[in-house]
Amino acid sequence: MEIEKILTAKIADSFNELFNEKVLESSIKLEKTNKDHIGDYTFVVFPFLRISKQKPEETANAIGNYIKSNCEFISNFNFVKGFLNIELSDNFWLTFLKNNYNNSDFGKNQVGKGKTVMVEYSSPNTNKPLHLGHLRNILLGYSISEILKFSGYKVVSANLINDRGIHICKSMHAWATGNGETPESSQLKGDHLVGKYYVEFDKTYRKEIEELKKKGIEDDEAKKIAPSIVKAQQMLVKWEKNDPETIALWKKMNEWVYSGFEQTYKRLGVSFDKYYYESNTYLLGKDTITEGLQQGVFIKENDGSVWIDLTYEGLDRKLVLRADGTSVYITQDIGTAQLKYHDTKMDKSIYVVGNEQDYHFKVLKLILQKLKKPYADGIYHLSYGMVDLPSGKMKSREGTVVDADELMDEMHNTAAKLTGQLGKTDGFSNTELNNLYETIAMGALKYYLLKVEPVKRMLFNPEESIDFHGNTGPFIQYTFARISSVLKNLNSTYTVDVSAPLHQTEKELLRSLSLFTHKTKAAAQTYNPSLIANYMYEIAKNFNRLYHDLSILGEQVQALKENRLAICILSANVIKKGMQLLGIKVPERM
RNA sequence: GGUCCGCUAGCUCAGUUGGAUAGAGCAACAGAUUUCUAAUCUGUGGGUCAGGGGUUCGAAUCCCUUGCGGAUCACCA
Repeated sequence: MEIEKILTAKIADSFNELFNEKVLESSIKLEKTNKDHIGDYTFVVFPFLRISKQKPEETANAIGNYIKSNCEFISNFNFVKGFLNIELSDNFWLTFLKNNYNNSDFGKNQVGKGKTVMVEYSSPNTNKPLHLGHLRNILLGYSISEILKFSGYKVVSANLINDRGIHICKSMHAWATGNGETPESSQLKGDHLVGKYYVEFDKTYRKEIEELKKKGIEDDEAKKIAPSIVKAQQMLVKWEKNDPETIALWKKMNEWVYSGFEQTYKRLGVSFDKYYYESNTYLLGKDTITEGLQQGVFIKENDGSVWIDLTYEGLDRKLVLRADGTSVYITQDIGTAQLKYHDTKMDKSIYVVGNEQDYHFKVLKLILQKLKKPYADGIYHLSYGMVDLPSGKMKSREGTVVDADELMDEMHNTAAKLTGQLGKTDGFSNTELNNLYETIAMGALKYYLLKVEPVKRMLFNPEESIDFHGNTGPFIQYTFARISSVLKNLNSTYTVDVSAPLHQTEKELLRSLSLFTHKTKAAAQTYNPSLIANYMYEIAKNFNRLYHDLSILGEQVQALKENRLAICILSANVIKKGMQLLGIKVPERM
């Protein structure tokens, strides 16, 4: 923010004037004043005592005096030991308010100006419906996309669908041995129907393994020769040979899954600019391997397999092509990275993928760097921790996986119940009520998953997630509704009077609001939506304190009232925009 | 075994590039509403920032080390 630059410049001047020594502005650091002290910014003088050759108190006092008489924005200063607390004038804060309360671009930053970024997220398998873990991925991916857009990037979102391989053949085989039910005949969402057959496959398969073991066959062997898995593998071979019947079944079941996913995406409010399918990309990358062999980046073994040696980088030797010439996972990703660059020419490429693939992405980036690909340095793995339940890890085998669609329904019902109890929705139509419940439910769920820093493993506590008090989405939504309620009957035009006095709670709220640009910038630079989420909470809390302490519409002094209304408008704008960056809607009434 | 990540109040989490007496929410207890929405606000209690060492005016934050939890190191994806 500009004021910080002004202050650091003044402080640098003061060293020159008072102690006759030049100090780099970049070495002067300002921080927020601790709440137990009076002031807005604090300058710590300890590192500069060598220059002043005075005691901390004397140094702070001298600098304070100098900058106060040389900067109109500073109304006062105080110091405790080496901490120089600088107090900005009410006029400064009101000028800030005046300049920004009606500025719809407030909070934007320029870190991505002129650059393009691709954000890959969701990236599901087509054999089962989405669960809680996918939700964290999708919400993170969507939110970081919004944050990057707000930071000046051109954002291209991408979904790389894993639509081929043994997992989908398992569902296909199980379905083929069933009675031919469809989403229509079963009234099941397509992804759930396919998921049902995936589970069914697994049941049969395990039963077969048990039976084989009873006959004295070893576990490893049983897993290989069980009839189901053999059939599924045969199906995969047929698929790879383009067998028309198999392809038709594969297409049919995948379509079911896609229409199911689309419903879930729509409900979550996300969509993608590009879809990539592994069935189209799984053969890519081999050319790049040949290229790398010529460059000497890869090594070919006698059996024909191709490797890269990353031991110098502290990693291992990694296979990039099998002896029979077929691809492995990383080969595909090398090819897909090339394809993405061909399509989008992006400066940065973000992969929202769980932290179990940290190693994989480290290797991928390293390989592409060694191949001197222009897009290699722009690769960033937005890694996130697993979502645990109070009972421990989610395990599909034990049926403890939290289904995304069911979870959203439960949240919706809870929102409806609680909203009904509060009885503030007179005059709402049924449609409006349903929209409101959905807004609150999604707000609660999204906020709950986004407020935790991505790198951290997190706990999903069902009871806590439907609590709408405290640090929650609905709390912030409620704050917005309160502001809307104050602003709804405004008709007169009004202005900000920059010479009026400010109440302490107003000043504190303004100070928080002034940080919005900082926060969006930091969130974009560190790919971290939780910074925005926690900031939203800070704003809401500060506003609620003001709302409680001061009357807005009842304020008798016209200038104070108008200033306060402008604060409401700015608060509402920041909340609405910030929540939008998280993919959360805010209601005017709730 | 190698590598990576995490560890902050009973529980869930914040804590900008190192700064003053480490903060919120939930839970517990005590209060506040003739008023612009009480899904709110105020207060009380609650801590060896996993342990130890180092760097320095100053460390939850940086470095080393130990412990605990998790992940990963496949001719799987």
